[in-house]
Amino acid sequence: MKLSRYYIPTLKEAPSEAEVVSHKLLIRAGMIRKLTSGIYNYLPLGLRSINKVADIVRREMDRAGALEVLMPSVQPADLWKETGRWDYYGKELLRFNDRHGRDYCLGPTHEEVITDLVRGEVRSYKQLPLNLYQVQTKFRDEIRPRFGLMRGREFIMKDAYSFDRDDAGAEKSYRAMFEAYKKAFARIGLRFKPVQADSGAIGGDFSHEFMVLAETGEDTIASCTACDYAANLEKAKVVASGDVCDAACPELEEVDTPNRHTVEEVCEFLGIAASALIKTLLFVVDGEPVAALVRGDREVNDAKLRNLLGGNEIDMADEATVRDLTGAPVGFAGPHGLRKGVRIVADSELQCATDWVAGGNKADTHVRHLSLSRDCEVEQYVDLRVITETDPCPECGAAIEFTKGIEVGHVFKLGAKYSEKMGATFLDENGKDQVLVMGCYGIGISRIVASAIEQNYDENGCIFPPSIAPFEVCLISLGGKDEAVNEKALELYEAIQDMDVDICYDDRKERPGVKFADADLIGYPMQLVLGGKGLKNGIVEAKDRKTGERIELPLDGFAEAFAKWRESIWQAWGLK
RNA sequence: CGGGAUGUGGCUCAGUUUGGUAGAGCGCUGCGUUCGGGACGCAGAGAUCGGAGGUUCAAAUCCUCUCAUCCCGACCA
Repeated sequence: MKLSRYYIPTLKEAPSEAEVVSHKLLIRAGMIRKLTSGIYNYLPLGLRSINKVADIVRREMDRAGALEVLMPSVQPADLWKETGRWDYYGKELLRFNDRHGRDYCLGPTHEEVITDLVRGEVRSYKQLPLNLYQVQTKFRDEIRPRFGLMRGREFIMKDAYSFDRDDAGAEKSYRAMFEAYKKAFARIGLRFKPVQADSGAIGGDFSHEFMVLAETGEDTIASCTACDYAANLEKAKVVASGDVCDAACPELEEVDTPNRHTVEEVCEFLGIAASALIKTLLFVVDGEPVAALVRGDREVNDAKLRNLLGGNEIDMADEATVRDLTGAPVGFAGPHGLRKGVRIVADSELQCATDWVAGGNKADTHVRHLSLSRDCEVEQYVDLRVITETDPCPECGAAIEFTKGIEVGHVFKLGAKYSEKMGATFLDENGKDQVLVMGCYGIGISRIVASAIEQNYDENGCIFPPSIAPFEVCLISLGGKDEAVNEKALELYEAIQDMDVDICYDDRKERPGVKFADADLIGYPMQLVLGGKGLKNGIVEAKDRKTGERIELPLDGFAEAFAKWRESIWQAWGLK
């Protein structure tokens, strides 16, 4: 591609609305432009990168035996009503009506559509397993879109859905996808990590997120410094020491804590550490009141609580409910003396000690010398809290560290959640109806381009892995009016194209500085520079964008020298 | 949805406090000089100051309403 005929509107300054590096650079490099909040145009360069990512993903999906389809982005409400998600999904689902007033939505995901498609076609176990995928534009009406392509409302996603006859088959499909994802992300050239994620009601180790490691990531990963355990914060298990304290505890007594609502205020007032206090959080889980107890310096993990109680919806109790349950304003809830019928669950850690301070369920009052076993009716002690960096690895006991990541992929075993509700069944060998066992697997294609930049950039711009760069190589001619140089550059350009390498040739009538700056900004991993001096000395300069290292390639025998250099660049990226 | 902020040429921003009829840098067009890391000179084009209404002799500036965008929070397969 000759850049004199290309469209690359680069900018020296980024629009003020761009916050994160990938957003700024994608705009400055002329790869995207915003149309409206969370919705972007992909310009030629940006689209090239996206297509490269999608192609790699496609190839790995195909290798894993998945078949590409394309489903509509507009979906009828009827399907969503079948699974109950029309009501459950909330405002993130963009709904609208057609001219007849019928309800439709823009697809944020395609479980309903694919299940509908399959239930109409798959009749026999002989047709299984089946894995269908698509690369498609999704729409989720995010409350707060931000960070450019990182969290847009409209985005490009690869989503795959597997159908198996039983759990064993579904597990196999799951593993195949897991492996395909690892290969795809490795081929793209990302530093990533699969981490365990919360799988909700399905349970087991059947949900993994693939995280690109980057400081600007929105998610926190708890990973082991010794073994390969890694999980997101929702999922990360906290292992209890198992100690049960049976030390004697003095009589329970009330203490006045006027106007002290928060853990911090109470601890300061009573002169105790937060770890000596029990924090009592009231939730409403599927309409039922529950008190969750953790140490004052810990956080309750909502996902763990929801999974424990098998609930769907979990909310913090509102002020009126708190008054009703405790007989006190917010800030004085405790496990002792709650209204009857409130279930009490406690974090395992609370068994390791006694003689606690807790809320008194009375205005401006706390209690001390509280013994959970003596004074309260705790239903069970379980892992309820969010892991911290001082907790040990649940697998091997070594130290845990927190890192930031960007979620770019998710594999999830769905089980019969959709197939059952939508009646997607097949006949087994015995002629009996069986429900299909499903899995779903997503990759955020457009988000990957952003995360690749988050992971690789410097003060001059993007640094793309060669696998997904808009162009692998940029050839810059510094010939100006020197036709001998331009002719030679054109010759090199043709030669490289003959090698089937993805190259662009900057033949624009620009000063050298402009071409260099644009090339660095866009982040082609390889730059070739041919100038008058070089031509005279029989060399072309080759620059590695990542390291900044420059070497000279001979014009005589250029093809071989270039091929070798190119290979070394790919290798340095850990690719090919 | 709560809190905060901002809308002035394609981009970054000044001007708003104290009303007097719109400015800079970058970018863009033409000509010339330059040409190995975002050149320089000269000449240009380009803005109903987010929108509507109001106050005033006069509004980018003051008032009311409205729309949009961004940030923080809550929410979230």
